[in-house]
Amino acid sequence: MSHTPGVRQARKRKTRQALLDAALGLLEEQSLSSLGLREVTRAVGVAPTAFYRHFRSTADLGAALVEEALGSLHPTIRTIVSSVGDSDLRTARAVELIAGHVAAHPAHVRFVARERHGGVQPVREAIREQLDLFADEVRAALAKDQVSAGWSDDDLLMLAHLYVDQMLITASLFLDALEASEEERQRVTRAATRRMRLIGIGREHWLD
Amino acid sequence: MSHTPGVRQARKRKTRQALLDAALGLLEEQSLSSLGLREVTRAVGVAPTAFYRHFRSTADLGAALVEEALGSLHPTIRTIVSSVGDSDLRTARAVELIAGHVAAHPAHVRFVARERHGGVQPVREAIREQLDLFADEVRAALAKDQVSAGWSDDDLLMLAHLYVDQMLITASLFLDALEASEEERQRVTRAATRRMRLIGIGREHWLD
DNA sequence: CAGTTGTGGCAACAGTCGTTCACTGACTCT
DNA sequence: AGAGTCAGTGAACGACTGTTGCCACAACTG
Repeated sequence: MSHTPGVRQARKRKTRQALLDAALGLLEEQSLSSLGLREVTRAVGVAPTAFYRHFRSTADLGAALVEEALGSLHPTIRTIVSSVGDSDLRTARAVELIAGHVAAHPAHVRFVARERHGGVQPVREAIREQLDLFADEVRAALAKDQVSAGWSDDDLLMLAHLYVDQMLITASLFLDALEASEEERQRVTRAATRRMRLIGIGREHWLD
Repeated sequence: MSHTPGVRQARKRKTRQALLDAALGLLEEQSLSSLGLREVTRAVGVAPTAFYRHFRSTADLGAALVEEALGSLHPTIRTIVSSVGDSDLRTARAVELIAGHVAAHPAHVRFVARERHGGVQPVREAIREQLDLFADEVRAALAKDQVSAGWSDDDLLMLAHLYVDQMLITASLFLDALEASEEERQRVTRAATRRMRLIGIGREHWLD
């Protein structure tokens, strides 16, 4: 007890995080299915064998990256979806929040967009699970809105998935425009906002 | 002249097509960036060196696959978008056509969905170019529709991209449901149809 | 029928890869 | 303070990779 415990765990978590960060960096120019175990350890500066102390395989590392990229996103989703105000104002804030998240975590966004349909099945499934959770949270929030009065649960979930997919598409567009001019980024913002607005209009007239 | 010419070219095209087919098969369980040159030639049954007679690299092969998967799709796009009749009937036919295409060419669909955001930049760009062409064709068809009277060109292109993205998402959903039950496939059909319908409703009330 | 063209095969190059085993040495518990 | 735990090391394994130069031989040209 006099010995300060946790030094071990702290060091382990540190190199584990270093492996995750290095992998995320390497994945900017390739897919997970071509990411080599040695490649990652070389980038960190540890022996290849050290990798096994943290992950069973690169697919396992991919699953951890999914958790890191999407697991911490639930509060943000709730913020977007439970904001109050005019419909157009809400979509504008949503697009703005997405743009901010892409600017703050570009590698995470790239990873999810790339591996959502990527070549590693367990990772695809992990992403799908997280996105389904997002959709269900969006559905729950939509259900509380007065605009959704009279909607079936099926239709609510349909709209929720439509919104989630649209968030991902928007994020991907912002990612492509990250290194472009400010003008180009404004164009993306306007296009994404109009997309969202059209869906919102369709929502308002769904029960006609 | 007495010699029947073209035997050479025919053989070359044949092995080239065999390489493309083998690659497409191998890409069902991995991404293009991890596809090996030798892996493809081994699957076909030719020497690794023969690969260079047809492609400079696996990225070049990927570009050829984009052409094969999307280049021949333009007539289908035009069929979908220029069909006449009631709005709901048109979306129903569109979803049906997409389902048929996925059933007929599942590997092509998987390839495009996977490599659209994949790790090989030239292939990403080739896919983007083709999809932009699709969007412009859809935009042109939308412009001829009386519902689009008063729309700006910018908004038309926005809607066209929304439709194209929705086609891809729908195709990907059908792909996942390919080996599922008939019941599950019907669920996907209904969900995709309702998505399209909601966008159509948004379109009708866009200028309100 | 000669001469040219070009698809494909063979062998070899220097690397890279994932995985194993026994090992060190700093931290942790009793 | 002594025994035990365990993150990280180093060497070695067999297999695989992209790419090269050279050669064979069938198909085309005149």
